[in-house]
Amino acid sequence: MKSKSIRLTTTSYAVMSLLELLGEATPYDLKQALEQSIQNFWPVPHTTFYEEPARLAQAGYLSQSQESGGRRRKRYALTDSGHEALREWANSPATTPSQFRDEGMLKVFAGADPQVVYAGRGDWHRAKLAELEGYLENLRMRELPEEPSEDRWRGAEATLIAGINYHHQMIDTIERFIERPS
Amino acid sequence: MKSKSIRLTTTSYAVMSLLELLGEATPYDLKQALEQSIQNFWPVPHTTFYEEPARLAQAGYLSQSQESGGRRRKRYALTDSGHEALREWANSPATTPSQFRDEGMLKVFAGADPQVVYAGRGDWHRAKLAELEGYLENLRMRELPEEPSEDRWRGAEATLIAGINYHHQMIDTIERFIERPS
DNA sequence: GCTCTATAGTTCGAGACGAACTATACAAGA
DNA sequence: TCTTGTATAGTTCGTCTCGAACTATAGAGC
Repeated sequence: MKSKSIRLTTTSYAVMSLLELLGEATPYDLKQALEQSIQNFWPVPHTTFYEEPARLAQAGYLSQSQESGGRRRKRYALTDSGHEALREWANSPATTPSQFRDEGMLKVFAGADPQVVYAGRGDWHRAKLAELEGYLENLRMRELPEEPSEDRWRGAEATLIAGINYHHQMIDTIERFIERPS
Repeated sequence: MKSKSIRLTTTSYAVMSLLELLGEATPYDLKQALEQSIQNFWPVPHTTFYEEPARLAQAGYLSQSQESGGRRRKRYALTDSGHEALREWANSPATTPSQFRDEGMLKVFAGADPQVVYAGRGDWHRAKLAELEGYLENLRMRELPEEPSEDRWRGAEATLIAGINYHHQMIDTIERFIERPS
C-alpha cells in the first residue's frame, strides 16, 4: 500500500486536518478552507496544497482520484492510515513551542521608529478580527438543527475563538505600547 | 568588492542587526545574542549563524577575519555596504504581515482537548517572562554612566518591552480561555 | 467568437531547518 | 601528568518550505 515512507511534518498534519473536516477535496478546496482557519496559527502557502497531498498520497496516507471532465482536478481523501496518523499526532501531548514572527519588530530592533512601523497595524488586526468573527458566525449558523454530535467542528470553533482573542490582545498591545506616545 | 550578488532575506537582516549592535562577532557570539533578543520575534536556528554570515561576506556586506590561535574562529563585522543595506531596509515602511505558529492550536483544530494541549503552557510563558525581565534589567544596568546618546540599544529595549507584554497577554489568554473550564 | 476576469494549477530555484555529529577548552580528580 | 567529564564551539547534509512567476480553464458579457 505505502509505496514510499516519508516523514510527516506539521504541514502534513495541517493538510490532513483539513481533509478530515472536508471529506474529499481538491487542492483548491483546501486552500479556501485554510484561509478561514489554520492560516491564523499555522501559515501555509497555497502551493503546498498541490505538492503536499501528492507526497502524502504516495505514502498511502491519502487516496487520490481525478475528475474526468473539465480541469480534471485531483481529489484527495484520508485513507485509514491517514486517519490513524492524524489521531496519533493529535492525541500526543508533545508540541513544539509556539512561535511568533514579526518583521516589523525586527525593524524596531534595528532602530526603526515603532510609531512608523506599527502605523496601520492596529487596523490590520481589527480587520482580521472582523473577518474571524464572520467565520465564527458562519460556523455557528451551519449547526442549527440535527446532529448535536456534529462536533467535528468543535476544534475549528475553539481555534476561531482563540484567534479572535489573540487579535484583541494584539490590538490592545499596539494601542498601549505603540500608538499612544509614551 | 562584491564578488557575488545575493538576495537579502529577513534572516540576513537579523544577522546584520546583531552585528551592528555587537560590532565584530563570531558566529557563537551571534547565537548567544540572538537568544536574548531576536529569537522572540524572529526565530533563527543556530546553524544559520555559521552559514549566513559566510553568504553575506561573499557578497561584500560583511568583512571576515580569522582568529590566529585556538579554534581559529571566524569573526565578522558589517562593512559600509552592510550598514547601508541594513539602514535602507529598517527605514522602509513595508513589512510582511506578522505571523503566529502554534502546533498546539493545530492539534486543537484537529480535535485535541485544549486543556490537555495547553497544560503547562502558562508556566512556559511565565518562565519566558521572567527571562525577558532579567534581560531587560541587564540592559538597563549597562547604561548607567556616560554616553547618554548610547541609544544603539534603544531598539533592543523596545522589543524586550514588547516581548514582555506579549507574554503577559498570552498568559492572560491561556488563563481565560483554556485553563478555566468553560 | 472574442475578451476580460476570476478561478485553478504548476514549476522551480533558493532558502530555512534541524538532527546528528565533530572538535576544542578547561577544570577536577586520580 | 594523565584522563575523564562537561561546557563551549562549529559543521554537514538531506529534506522541507517558500514564494515569485507563470500557465491554463471557466464563465460572463459583448
